Amino acid sequence: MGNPNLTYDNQAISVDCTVFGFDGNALRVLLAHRRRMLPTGVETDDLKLPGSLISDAEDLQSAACRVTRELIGARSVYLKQMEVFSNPQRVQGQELTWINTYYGVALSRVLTVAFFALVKLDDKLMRYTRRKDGEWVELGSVRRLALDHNKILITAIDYLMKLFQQEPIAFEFLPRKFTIKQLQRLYETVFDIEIDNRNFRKKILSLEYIQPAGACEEKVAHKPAQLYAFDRNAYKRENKKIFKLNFVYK
Amino acid sequence: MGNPNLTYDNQAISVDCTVFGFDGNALRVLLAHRRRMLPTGVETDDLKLPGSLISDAEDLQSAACRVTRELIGARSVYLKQMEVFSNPQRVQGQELTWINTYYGVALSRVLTVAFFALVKLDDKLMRYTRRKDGEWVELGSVRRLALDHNKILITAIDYLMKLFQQEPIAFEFLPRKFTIKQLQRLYETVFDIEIDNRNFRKKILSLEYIQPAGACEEKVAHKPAQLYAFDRNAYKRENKKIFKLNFVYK
DNA sequence: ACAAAAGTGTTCCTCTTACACCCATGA
DNA sequence: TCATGGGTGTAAGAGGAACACTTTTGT
Repeated sequence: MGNPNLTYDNQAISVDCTVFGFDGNALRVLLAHRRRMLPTGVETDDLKLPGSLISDAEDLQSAACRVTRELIGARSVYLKQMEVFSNPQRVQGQELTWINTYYGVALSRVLTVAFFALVKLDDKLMRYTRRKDGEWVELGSVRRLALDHNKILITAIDYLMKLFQQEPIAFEFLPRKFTIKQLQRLYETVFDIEIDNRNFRKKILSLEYIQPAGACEEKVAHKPAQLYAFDRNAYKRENKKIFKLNFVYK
Repeated sequence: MGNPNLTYDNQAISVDCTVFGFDGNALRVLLAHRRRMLPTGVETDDLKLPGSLISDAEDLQSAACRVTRELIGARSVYLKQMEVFSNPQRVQGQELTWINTYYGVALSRVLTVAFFALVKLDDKLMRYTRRKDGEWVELGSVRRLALDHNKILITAIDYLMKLFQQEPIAFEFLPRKFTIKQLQRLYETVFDIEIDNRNFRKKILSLEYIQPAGACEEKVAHKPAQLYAFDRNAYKRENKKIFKLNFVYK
């Protein structure tokens, strides 16, 4: 028999997605409006990460996908579970009232599973999101968000930098065909560093999984750059061979 | 108003902990017995990862800690959230009946947050766990576990190897003072490789955060080895300096 | 012709790898 | 004295880092 001192009622699980995009110069995060009436009768509008309670029939991945697609349409998204925020007091008072009203439930507690997401951000997507009442806000310009979403965002930014060094997620930000310079600028932006272009090219060109796409930029006011593409299969092959341990082995 | 087609009832959250230990030769995982009566009236006993539903008042970390300490006592544990298993069908039929009976609840679905844990395994802990009816099973000898716990275990093993390359978790397995050989054997076990001892020593001795503990092994039937200790502060300092990116930067 | 970004090589240095023998201790 | 693991050095190669100028295109 389970511990009789513990009770297990009125909990629910939500997902909240931190969706990142790269506009060529800066990282942006996808935010949604939360418009509501305060008890005082005043209308307010603050921003939040896109999220939702999960329903009985769906798993977390589906819920996160559903929530994200409401603001970006049927595009492909890189989506990954990050961390569960489970402090019993993370949502309380007015914030809890809002959730209970919004979903028509009577919860005393909401845990949220934070998702980490990446999309290829372009002008078309920017316009789509605008029509759906979403915002793509530059990371440097994010102000106070609803609930504990600033905390989630900070966690996601850390996670982004870590993951960037371990997995080839850079290509989730860029169009299928990209220039080496675009890739370099992405690295420079994510880590807030400057990279020597000669060394960067040398490194990139030495990677078997980044291959010339046999085309060039067009309509640019300078020498057009060669386009490259990421080959996921080649990457997997490469990665199996090179088991990158810092230590020596036979 | 939330999507009226979705319902949000009868969900609960559990934690399941994959606790690893190193006995000097092999990795072992901590398992608990699940003894119960089948509907046919037959008594069965299978093994599971230690776990529990979370109660209203606790966060996930506390729940995971509570569950683990039931089998290892008040020792320090390295505990980290890993992944949520959220398939709506992950627990059903007899398995779901068992949970509802055991906890005295009426759930239609249980999500579980899988935790990853490491402890310093020694003879004393081995005996303690045995008294609490737990088992330390070698990774190679784990058979079919209850629920979806084999899947969780596999995820945890992958996670262990990944984390091992990124964070200094090796020292969570070893006593405060350890020999370089112990550390080497741990690496060899985790990655199932052989390491050249000269190169390994050279590498380890070059790390500023592994320092001589000013003592030697005792009562061994060979030349006693120097003991070393991990200095977490030195590690943090070192890690801030060396921002290890594969690419070049200024 | 000029502005803007693409593209290119070399040197130095650090870290990784491969490899074999003597040493100190307890039994 | 023997069995057991502890402890040591060197040379070759690969990859990272620092550094400045020419080329190609559109306007």
